[in-house]
Amino acid sequence: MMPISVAPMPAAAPPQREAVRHGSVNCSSCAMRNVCMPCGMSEEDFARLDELILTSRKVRRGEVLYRTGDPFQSIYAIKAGSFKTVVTLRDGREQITGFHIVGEPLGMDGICNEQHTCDAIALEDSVLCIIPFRVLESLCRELRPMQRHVHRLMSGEIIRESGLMMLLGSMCAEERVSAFLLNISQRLQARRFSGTEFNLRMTREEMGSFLGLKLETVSRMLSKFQKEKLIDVQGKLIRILDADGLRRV
Amino acid sequence: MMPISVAPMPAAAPPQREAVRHGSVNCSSCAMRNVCMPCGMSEEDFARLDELILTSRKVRRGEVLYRTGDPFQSIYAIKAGSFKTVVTLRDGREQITGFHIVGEPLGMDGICNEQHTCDAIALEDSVLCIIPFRVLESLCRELRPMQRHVHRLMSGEIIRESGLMMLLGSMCAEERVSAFLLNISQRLQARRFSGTEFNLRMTREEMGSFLGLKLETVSRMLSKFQKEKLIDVQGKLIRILDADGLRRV
DNA sequence: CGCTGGATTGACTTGCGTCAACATACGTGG
DNA sequence: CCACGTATGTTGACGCAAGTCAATCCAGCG
Repeated sequence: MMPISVAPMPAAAPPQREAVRHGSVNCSSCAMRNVCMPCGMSEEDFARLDELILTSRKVRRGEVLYRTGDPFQSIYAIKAGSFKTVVTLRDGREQITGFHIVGEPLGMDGICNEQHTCDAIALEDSVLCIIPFRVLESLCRELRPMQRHVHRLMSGEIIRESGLMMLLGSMCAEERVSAFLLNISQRLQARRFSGTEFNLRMTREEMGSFLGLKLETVSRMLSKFQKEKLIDVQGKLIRILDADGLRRV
Repeated sequence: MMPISVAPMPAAAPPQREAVRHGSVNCSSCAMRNVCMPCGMSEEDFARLDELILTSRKVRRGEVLYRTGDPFQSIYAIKAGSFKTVVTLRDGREQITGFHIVGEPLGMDGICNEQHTCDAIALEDSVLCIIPFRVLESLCRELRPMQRHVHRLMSGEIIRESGLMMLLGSMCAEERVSAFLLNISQRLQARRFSGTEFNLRMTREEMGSFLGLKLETVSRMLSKFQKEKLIDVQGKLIRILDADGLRRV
């Protein structure tokens, strides 16, 4: 795996495979601005921001963004594509702790110990904004809306995970799969994508790992929902036919 | 186990039911100062802190500190005692998402939406420091070590939960119970309590809810570990006889 | 066009849940 | 301080949801 280059390159720098810096990477004109940035910021504040968040990075499908133990330097905002985060036990067993889609933050696990506690791997070719955390911290001390936004992002992650614990701790296989589909649907919708028809970027095995189920069980539940006319499944393409029915499962 | 008295009561202070404010509640002289506060703060910084964090609160066993939906105003530091946090599903099923002991923070789930997303209930008579979040935010914008500390606390919570997901998603009953015991042991030890002999404040059912198991299963696993001479169980009193053995489970 | 990784489906197994009986600890009021 | 009633905890017998194993199907890609 490549180390992540974060520091802005001087103007004369040759083109790089990894992090790139150019004028088009800025927040004030980003399509994701509203999902990514706090409201209550003036144009002036945005100008400040553009000076600080300078690099973006492409990650190809299957490529590792960061690994457990990597020194923590930046958090990331997913501009395009999607990722999975994976935790590994000593004995080699691994579990996916999250799928992360466009507009969502990534990497906040690293803040606590200055190093990452999971692996982040692209599920498809993706693009990220790299936000150097030290810079972000300074910014938070100057701009109150930014401070609040960062706190919300972190707290949001805490809530997301406790919802997951609920799922893993007290739902049966059928409920887990339906909750998963509804969750993906709702997050896509929040990002103005279709919430009724979407492509799952992960395999059945990855879904299973995330949901605490075996891939066969995931597959059986999807077939079951299809038989019940709640969804339409064509491999990775899912169409939700009866969201309420799914919710009632 | 005796409740741990942390702040001395001034002789003349009238007894209070809820939040109390008096000079003796301060961070610079608190026994938990090192677990609770960032290092790198000057005595001067601590003096600032003492002005801002003014109140403590007693909560009796079984009493609710905050409930799902309550407006979020403060985070808490547990000075003495312990708490459980509980998430409830629409249909009434509930799951315990955490046990929180002396020296640990509580309430950060509320930051995201300005309201709490779980119930926090005392497992025994407990004492908390109340830290008004708006005040803490200001403080973070002024004191860099404090800012970093708060970020670490939040990130620590994210990591804690992803460990839990690992447990719930990929461990069998036996492993869950042993991981739980080792985790409690390690946290007590970090707070300078005995890590080899301790009183569980929660019931088997509560343990089960947390671990995604039924109370009977928890009980069976504890009996099994006792038979294997890994632990000694006397109701809620646990003595760890062979921590390495437990780790190997 | 055939190979490979992923998905589906069926048959069988098993770990944990369920139900039930009994034991023990705990708190409250006499 | 004791007695009783209720909470909580333990243990056993049995059932079922999900795991395991295996055969087959399918799609994407070189």
